[in-house]
Amino acid sequence: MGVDIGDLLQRSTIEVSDLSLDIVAIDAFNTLYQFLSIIRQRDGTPLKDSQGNVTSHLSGILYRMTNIVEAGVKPVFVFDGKPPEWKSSTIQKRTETRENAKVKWADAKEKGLAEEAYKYAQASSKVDATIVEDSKKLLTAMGIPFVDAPSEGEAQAAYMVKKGDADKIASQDYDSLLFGSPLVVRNLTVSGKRKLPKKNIYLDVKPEIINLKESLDELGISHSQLIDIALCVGTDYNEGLEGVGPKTALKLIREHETIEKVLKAKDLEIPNLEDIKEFFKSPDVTDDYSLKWNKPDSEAVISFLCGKHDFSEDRVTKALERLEASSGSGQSTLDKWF
DNA sequence: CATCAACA
DNA sequence: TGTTGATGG
Repeated sequence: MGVDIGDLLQRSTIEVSDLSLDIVAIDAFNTLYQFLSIIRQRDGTPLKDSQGNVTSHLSGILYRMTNIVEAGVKPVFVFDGKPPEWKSSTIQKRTETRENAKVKWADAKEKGLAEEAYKYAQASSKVDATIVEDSKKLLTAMGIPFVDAPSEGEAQAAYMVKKGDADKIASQDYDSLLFGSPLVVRNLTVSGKRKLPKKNIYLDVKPEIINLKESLDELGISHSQLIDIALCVGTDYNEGLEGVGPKTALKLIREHETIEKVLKAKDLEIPNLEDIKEFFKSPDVTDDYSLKWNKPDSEAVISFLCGKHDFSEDRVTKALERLEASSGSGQSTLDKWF
């Protein structure tokens, strides 16, 4: 998923508290997928309510958002709209991989291969319409705004950062940088202590920030050339050149300056190349949004999570108290929050 | 991912 | 106070 150019970029580790008072545009699809694949029981089954509805994403939103809001972050979720047509083969491929994983999950479970089963269970995760709808409902009740992008969420989020309506984008993908976001935070929604499998070692996964301009300066390339590098490696919209990884791509673009010249020299083609480049540079975005953070509607959260999805009222109430305390009501963050 | 209780 | 393993829904 996304583009594999991370090794080329300048990344620096930060603390969540370094994002205090920042408006962070969260790549909703990316984050929800992360929650769905990670928040699972040991056998790989996601959290579910008594009716069988998946609730892993709701757990993730409630607790993780409470924690980052408590650290002073003002999150806004940005949801995907209609993907561009050149994404259809990638989408189809993902569907196939997912269906495949479901079969392998069942197979591994039957054979008692726990580790394999877990891996394929994770790969079976899907952010479907219900997941999106439930997430929006919970966010609204928690007082956290969201934006519906006309096209790709990361493109909309990048636009919001460039416009000054948000400070940074949170996503595990690097696509936001191709869409021109000056700052991208990774590991914001997956940070914490992670146990290394089979070993007695705990790894501290901390958020890291990528500065687009610094990365470009360090590499000595333009933004357009970074897009060209990504196109060589492969994006959600094209396959990439055979045997070309980030390092080779950088070399090729340094040598030939543009992807057009690379392709000419190698007598290769990338379908829809001009359209895709244009899309990265000026994607379809909207100004039709308003960012307003409200105090949580505790009753709504409780009736939705506890009444409808079997969450423990004790736990939800505790999270709500923390959320309410940090989102205003006498705290020092009051005027910044509203 | 998170919380929680049990323990050193 | 911090680590650990089980559980959450």
